[in-house]
Amino acid sequence: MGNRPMASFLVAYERSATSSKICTLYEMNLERINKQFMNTQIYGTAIDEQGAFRHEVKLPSGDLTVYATQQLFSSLDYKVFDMANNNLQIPDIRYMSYTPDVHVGVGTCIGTTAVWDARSGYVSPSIVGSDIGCGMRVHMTNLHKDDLKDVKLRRKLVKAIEKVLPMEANQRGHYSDIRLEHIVRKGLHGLPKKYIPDSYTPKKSTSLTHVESSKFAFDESVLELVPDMTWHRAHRQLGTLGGGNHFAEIQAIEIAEENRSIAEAWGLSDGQIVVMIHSGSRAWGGYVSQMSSSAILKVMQRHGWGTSDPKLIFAPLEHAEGRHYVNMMYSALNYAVTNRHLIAYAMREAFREVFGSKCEFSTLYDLMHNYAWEEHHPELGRVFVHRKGATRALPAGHTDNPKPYLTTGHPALIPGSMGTASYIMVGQPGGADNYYSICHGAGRIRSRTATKRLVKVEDFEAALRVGTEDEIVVNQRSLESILDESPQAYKNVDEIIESVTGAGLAQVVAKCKPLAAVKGAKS
DNA sequence: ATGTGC
Repeated sequence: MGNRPMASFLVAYERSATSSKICTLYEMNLERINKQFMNTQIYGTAIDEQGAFRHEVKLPSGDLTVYATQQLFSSLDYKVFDMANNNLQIPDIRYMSYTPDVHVGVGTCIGTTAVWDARSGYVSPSIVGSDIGCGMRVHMTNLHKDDLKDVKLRRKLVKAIEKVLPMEANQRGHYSDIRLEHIVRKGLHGLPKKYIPDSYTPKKSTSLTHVESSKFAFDESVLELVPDMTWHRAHRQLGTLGGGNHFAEIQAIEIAEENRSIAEAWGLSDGQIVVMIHSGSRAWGGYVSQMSSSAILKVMQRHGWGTSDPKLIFAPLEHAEGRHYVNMMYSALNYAVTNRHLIAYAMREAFREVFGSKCEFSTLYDLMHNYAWEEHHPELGRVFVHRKGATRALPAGHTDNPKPYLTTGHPALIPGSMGTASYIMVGQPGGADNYYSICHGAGRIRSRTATKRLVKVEDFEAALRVGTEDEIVVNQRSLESILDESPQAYKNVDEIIESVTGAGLAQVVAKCKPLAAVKGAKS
């Protein structure tokens, strides 16, 4: 496949005077390794496949598949290979891969898909990530981008959103009529009816059941161990955005010509205004992650389990602590889905205030990128799939699609960095090789601290076209406070998208260009 | 990411 020449990479530790552990990727002819690299200890090798969009990497602990353009692949931080090598030491791992937006995280890279047998396998809080259930949600309006041409109107909209959507640190949500106990047990089913308004239901789309029925069933007795303080904080935080890369964005979409029929079937049209939300399980998921990780760590120490990275936490699925984590994780998935729903509910209120009560706000989809759960695999049977910063994108016809999306595949929601485009995609049959995982966003290229040191506020302002009629209006008065979220902190999302389309994992249905955004920040 | 952790 593809007409580009095959290339090979050497993943190597160089021994030099200053360092003996620097891993480097060399593009080279494998036959000449020994002659050219006298001071190099071969750590692993990578072979390009599928026209250089897929790389099969052989590491000491096992095999890793990396989906990326050749350029992205060769620019990867060596630490991601070290991290993969540690993760591959967890027993009985069936499969591990990286998406092109991969970058270093705690214990496991963000951008990882890792698979075990669902009965005899392992679960790892490190390969779920600390923001359990974090994900994306998109709502479709009946507004056109021309309706938002006036920068003053975009400002008015952002002001209206600020009034109804808590986004400053420590700011509390205002849902005292919602019982948190019902939310973590039943997800959206735990919400009072008033929060599921009829007008959410799109006229065209057949049903919202894919989202509204989201419910992660688990052994609810684990909830008894959660301390009062966590219940209290998590309740106050319901419907709040959170900080970091979380956002709610108003975007205008452009339909990809080759997928126009899918776009129309989903209710998307050229120039349409959509609202994209990125948030997670807030303090509830944070508590689950922290408490489970320390409980499992104790078990690991007792049994002498572990890899070279002490921060890589894992336990057998059948072990009591492993099961406990899975149960608690599902409560956090319920929290996260409901949290995004309530953020959308508030956004809808703001839109109705500015554009009137006829403003539609139907749900396109809600999709997580930090979780682990059971899936069916045609050859392996029941498997336990972890996705940390990876999005599941099912193709047309896959029976795990929610009914309304069975014939098209479901929307896969991929955020870009601030000021750059986001994407609505659909999975392709080629994704089967990767358990249908695709990228989850642009992927960080520099740390928050490094970004604050290197990027100037002026660069961020330019990216947002501040001061022009086309300005992407942001709620934060001080861009300084969210400088670590500037596009210069991230990889180019277009190249990430090119990687997954090139590899045959997914196709673009719509490109979403930002018009306004709200973000949380430290106060 | 997190009412972060010293």
